[in-house]
Amino acid sequence: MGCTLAYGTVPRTRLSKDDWTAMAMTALAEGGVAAVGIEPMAARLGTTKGSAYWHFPTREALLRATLERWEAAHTVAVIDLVEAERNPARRLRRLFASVLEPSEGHAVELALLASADDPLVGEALRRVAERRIAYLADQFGILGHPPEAARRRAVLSYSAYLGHAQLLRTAPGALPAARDERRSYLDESMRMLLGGVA
Amino acid sequence: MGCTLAYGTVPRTRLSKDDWTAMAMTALAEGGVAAVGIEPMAARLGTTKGSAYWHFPTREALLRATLERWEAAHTVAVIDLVEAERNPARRLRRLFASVLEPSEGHAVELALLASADDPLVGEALRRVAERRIAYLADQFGILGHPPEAARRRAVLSYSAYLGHAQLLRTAPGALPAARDERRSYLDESMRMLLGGVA
DNA sequence: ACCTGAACACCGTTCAAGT
DNA sequence: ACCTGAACACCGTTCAAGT
Repeated sequence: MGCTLAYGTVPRTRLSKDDWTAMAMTALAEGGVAAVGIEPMAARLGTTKGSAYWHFPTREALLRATLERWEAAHTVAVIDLVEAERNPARRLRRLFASVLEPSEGHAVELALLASADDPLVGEALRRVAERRIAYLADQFGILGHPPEAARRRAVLSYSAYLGHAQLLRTAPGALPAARDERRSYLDESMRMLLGGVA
Repeated sequence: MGCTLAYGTVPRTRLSKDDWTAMAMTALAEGGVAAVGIEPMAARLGTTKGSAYWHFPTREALLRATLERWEAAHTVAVIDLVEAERNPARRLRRLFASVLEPSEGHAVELALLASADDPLVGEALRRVAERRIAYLADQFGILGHPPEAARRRAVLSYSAYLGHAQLLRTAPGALPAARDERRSYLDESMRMLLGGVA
């Protein structure tokens, strides 16, 4: 039951699948998909690579399980954030605002967007994109737009979100920095994307 | 001067820096940053890894030179595309339209956006983002928007572009597929981003 | 000046052997 | 049931030696 080890590694007797996906989630948030390495993670867990290969057939399977875990937790988190607000326009504003003020909870998502060239990550991103665009289209529909127009606004809005996330990583200097600039930016973006309502 | 080799490798006596960056550009377009591997590229060039390490101190230096080459060529290509059109609104439409109809020339850029977590790629993307946002802000200024509003529209427009590129890779099914749907989407996006002009 | 060939390090993967 | 330890493959990097 846990002898003391050097270098702050976690002393454990036996590990579970969940211990490995939790470790992988941490690595993901810290350094993206490239940081999900079996050997480095085994070292941090105070075990050997064989442990990972007991629980998962390949590194890819471990990554897949980790992405599923993120997707499930994340879906719940967004619903919690948004569904509490009954007014549809304010619901959209809350969504958009949460994008402009990136929190702890966005760390893994930003890392995943950065690693979108990984096939498994790409699949996970596709699934959440489709869910979210459908949700946005619903909201625009509720606001009075006919279905096709609502869908177009949803796609444009989600594109803006994805691009914003990208700029946040690669060119934060290009984004509004001061709090009131961000508010103006949010206001103007909302006006452009919601504008011309029926 | 060039003996015939098996497996379609390019028979060469000696290689230059440019031969290596050209090879790397091809690899980039095909498989992103991960595909820029010294050993596989050496095999395709019919040489050994030592050749690369003669011309470049590290793989990173080769990648950096390749990105600089892309950046230079790419800047020229965009200017060629756009500056021929004198009318500023049509100039913007031409830009936006070129995004919706992805061509051969976009392959490397899409691959780079997919590999944005690489530090070198991130830097290159930051430089082009800042140039392009400044250019877009100029255009919105010419169309009559005051500077701060022009800047906000430029940031939102560029975000939409980046996000669109991301969807193109990870969720093409979510984007308008038919030609007339794309036209409607372009029209509506233009109206939203250009709308409310002074 | 440019390349070969052998070496080493790092990490994914396998597997026989341990507890 | 879960892990160790040694092995192998792949590729980045180095470098002494070749032309």
